[in-house]
Amino acid sequence: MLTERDLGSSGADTRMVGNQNQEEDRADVPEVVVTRLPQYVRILNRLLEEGTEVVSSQQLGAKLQVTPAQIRKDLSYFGRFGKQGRGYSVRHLHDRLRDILGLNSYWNVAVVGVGRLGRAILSYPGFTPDGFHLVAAFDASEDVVGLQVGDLTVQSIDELEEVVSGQNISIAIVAVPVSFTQEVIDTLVDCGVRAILNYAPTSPQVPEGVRIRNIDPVIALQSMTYYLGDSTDH
Amino acid sequence: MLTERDLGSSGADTRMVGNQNQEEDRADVPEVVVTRLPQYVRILNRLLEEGTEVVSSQQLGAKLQVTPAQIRKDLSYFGRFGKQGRGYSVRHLHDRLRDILGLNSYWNVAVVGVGRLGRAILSYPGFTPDGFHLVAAFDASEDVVGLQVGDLTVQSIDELEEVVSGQNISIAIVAVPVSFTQEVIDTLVDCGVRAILNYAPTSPQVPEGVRIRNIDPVIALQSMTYYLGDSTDH
DNA sequence: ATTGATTCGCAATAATTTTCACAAATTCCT
DNA sequence: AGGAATTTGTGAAAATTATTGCGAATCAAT
Repeated sequence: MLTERDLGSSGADTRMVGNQNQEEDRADVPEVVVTRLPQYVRILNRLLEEGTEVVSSQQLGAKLQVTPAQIRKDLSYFGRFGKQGRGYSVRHLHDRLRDILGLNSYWNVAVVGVGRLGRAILSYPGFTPDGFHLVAAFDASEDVVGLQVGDLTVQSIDELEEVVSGQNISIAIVAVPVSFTQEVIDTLVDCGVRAILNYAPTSPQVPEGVRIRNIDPVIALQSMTYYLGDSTDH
Repeated sequence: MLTERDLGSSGADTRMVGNQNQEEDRADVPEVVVTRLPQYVRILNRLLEEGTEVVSSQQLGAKLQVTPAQIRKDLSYFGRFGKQGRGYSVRHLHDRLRDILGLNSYWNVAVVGVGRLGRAILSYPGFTPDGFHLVAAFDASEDVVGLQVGDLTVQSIDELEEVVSGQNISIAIVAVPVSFTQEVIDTLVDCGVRAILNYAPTSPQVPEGVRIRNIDPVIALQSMTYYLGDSTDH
């Protein structure tokens, strides 16, 4: 049997201050660690599908080009999930990490900007299986408002405030032109959105407490060319 | 006049080992620094268009939510570009950073995988103005081979090795299903590709010396939900 | 010219993140 | 049952990255 309680939280970590027992204080977990967790979940999910029951930090690390020590350290921020001499129960670790990340919740997501890119996002089937449900789409252009995309009807951006505030929408995907991005994001934040996935090629400012991730292929390419040498034609 | 030589490389940095004078050894610049440079370039480009001639690390930092000290430090890896009491010449810094990143070169890019996503990438007008030229597109499906997308004709993946090795293609964009991603990337690397932009939701392995960046919106979302609390419905 | 206000570049310092190394727990094999 | 082989979790050390503090340079204004 592979259960987790066994030892309680004996080695009381000094970093924990006003911590409720079980789980690490959110603010005390380095953000880099949090960004690695979804990767772990993805690998664990694949192992689960393959029927693997147990995995070691060694094996996990090999699949992610990460040292085993780093994986163990990362996990140790949240508890003790492994068994010495054996490794981690794939199912158990998978489930716990999904809990920690909030992936067992149902997230309502609004999409703002239904141009070429926005349409691609709305039609992309990869969000839903992971608990992200696109529940509203907005655009400023009268040509697009009213259009049926995926299983949503595009609404006017004028309705954004009412709809986003009204429904429980805390995540938004923004795919509007650069010149409107900051103002759209400001509005979203005012309406209670606290996580933004931005596809516009700009780095918008968000207040403390709001998360933003930029999807920016051009920046990604530009940070690689540095390493490709510098003759003039490639 | 705002020229950069002035003082030579007086403060000889101990990290420089077999360094050719002017420029910092590629390997000695932290990768995080390199990933910030394109952001600087983007802001500088905007300032250039607005007609701003000089900018301080203070102002630059404000636009990027980065401390002025970090900007100065980042730039110091590559040389001395500023003028005390004044700041940086927007034009000059912009041009130098583009040089350093290799953005004044002409880069041939191959796209592998012309499904829904691949087509969107091929039609996206944002790569070309930055010196990235999509010069070949490949797909395994007979339904797609021969198709005209953007101004390219989709070729069979069987021709990939010949075409990529033959032309000067050192960058590839991969948008194939997860199950084929690793093998496609292995092939590309064999053909001399040294920078890969991967859109498949997986973290492929690449040998030392090859760069890869993953565009992965789901992972990005999943790393934000952690901070959104944990009630069950949102 | 001198003063005051900026601002860079850089060395030193601080903070963060990763890796190391090892005791304790567990399994496997004979 | 006992011994060898694994493997976790975690303090401590090492490495990396970011910040601070300040001398020297520059400019604007008197």
